[in-house]
Amino acid sequence: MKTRDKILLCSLELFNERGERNVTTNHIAAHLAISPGNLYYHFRNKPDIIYEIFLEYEKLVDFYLDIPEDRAMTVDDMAFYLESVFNGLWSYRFFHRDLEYLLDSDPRLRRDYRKFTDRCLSAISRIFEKLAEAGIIRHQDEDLRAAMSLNVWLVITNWMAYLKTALGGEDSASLSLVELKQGIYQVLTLEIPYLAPEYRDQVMALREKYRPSLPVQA
Amino acid sequence: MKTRDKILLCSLELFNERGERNVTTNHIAAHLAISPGNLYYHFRNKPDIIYEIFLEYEKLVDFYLDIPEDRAMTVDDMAFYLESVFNGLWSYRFFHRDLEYLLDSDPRLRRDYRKFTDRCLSAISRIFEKLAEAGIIRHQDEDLRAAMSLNVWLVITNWMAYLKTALGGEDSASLSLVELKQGIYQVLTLEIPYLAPEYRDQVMALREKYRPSLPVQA
DNA sequence: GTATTATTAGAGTATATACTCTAGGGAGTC
DNA sequence: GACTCCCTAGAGTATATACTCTAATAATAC
Repeated sequence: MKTRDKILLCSLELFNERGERNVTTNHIAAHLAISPGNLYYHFRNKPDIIYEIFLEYEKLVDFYLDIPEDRAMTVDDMAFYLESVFNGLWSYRFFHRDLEYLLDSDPRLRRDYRKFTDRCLSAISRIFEKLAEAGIIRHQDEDLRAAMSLNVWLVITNWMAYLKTALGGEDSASLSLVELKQGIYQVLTLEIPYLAPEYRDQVMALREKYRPSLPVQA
Repeated sequence: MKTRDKILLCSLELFNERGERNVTTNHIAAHLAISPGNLYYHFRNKPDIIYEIFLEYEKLVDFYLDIPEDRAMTVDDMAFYLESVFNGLWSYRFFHRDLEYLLDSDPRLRRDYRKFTDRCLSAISRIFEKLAEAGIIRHQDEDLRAAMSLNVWLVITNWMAYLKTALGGEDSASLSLVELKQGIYQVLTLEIPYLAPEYRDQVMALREKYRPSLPVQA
């Protein structure tokens, strides 16, 4: 594996584990047993590393949120989208943690991230639309669908922070993918009142699979 | 005004404006035209300052979320709670921005914040319960109410971050209380499907007051 | 007034952080 | 061997950051 790729991989790992703020370029170099000079040969600065990681994240999510238009949507499709999005969120979980600072540090990233958000919101909205077309949820006008999509986005992107701050032991490190996916339970909660009766049981069963084992609220 | 209070006030202002990460103790001292030594006479360290600010925040929110049990709830009450919560969010907006790092830096804060979250969730749930008792929304079982409350919390606490990242110009500084309160629109969106028919128009009118002037989605 | 305490100034420090600079090694080509 | 190009080491640097220490001043008590 090329040094450049190793740097990206190692950075992502350390960022996810400790948070971007707590990981210096010297840490990354030390962890890879390469010199700082070597790291800076491959990347101009820290925001550059982060930007490249974002591009990977973006690519991943865009790939999974590419909604096929040639067939009707199923509940399984929806489950797949949710699983994919939360997997992505997990793999790049450092990103949303320090998002504001990261965007302030890199205008490119700010610009790209804004477009990325817009694409995600459109995709969510389109999923709702297709779920309605398939008769899985009731049809809603565009205004409401946009507001609902935004709420879905807010729940998804904030679920990790909630877990890390409100749950667990003394440190925020102990967090598993399983716990993260309980966010799917929360997202599906948003859909409940809109479910078509004939699909209600199926979606509720799907939701049940992600129910938090411990009560969410003390 | 006592120096100690001036430090707290100035810190809060600077934190809100620039983010905690970008504000050093030296900045605070310089901004107040006092010496670093003076600042450290009043506070042991930076987390101490932040902790005290949190205590104020906590007190404010607890005060507004004290649900009176001696009378039925009205739509106006709900509007008041929403306004209050978003005002609090605005006044201490730095807090949720760097939350994870702050909690990692101070075990006291982590412990207290967790309890704070629990109280907020309970209050939200209680509000839903009382809204149902008053016939404003339909009654839901406890499970669903808890999940809904959590979603409300997630939307509220993430709305600011969304605005700062997805909206506006090159910097994230340009953000107004008016824009922030459009989060109320999003929260009320969550309630729509549960509204009792006889109150639907009233709540929808309230919601309309907070509709974003620019389209939320590009 | 004097003793005591609370407050303040301001220089200073240890450490960290992002990043630079120079020198050179290794592989391929002629 | 000499030249070139890509890569790497590692010492070094400018700056920032949180925080300390000492001494002096203001406030208060007696």
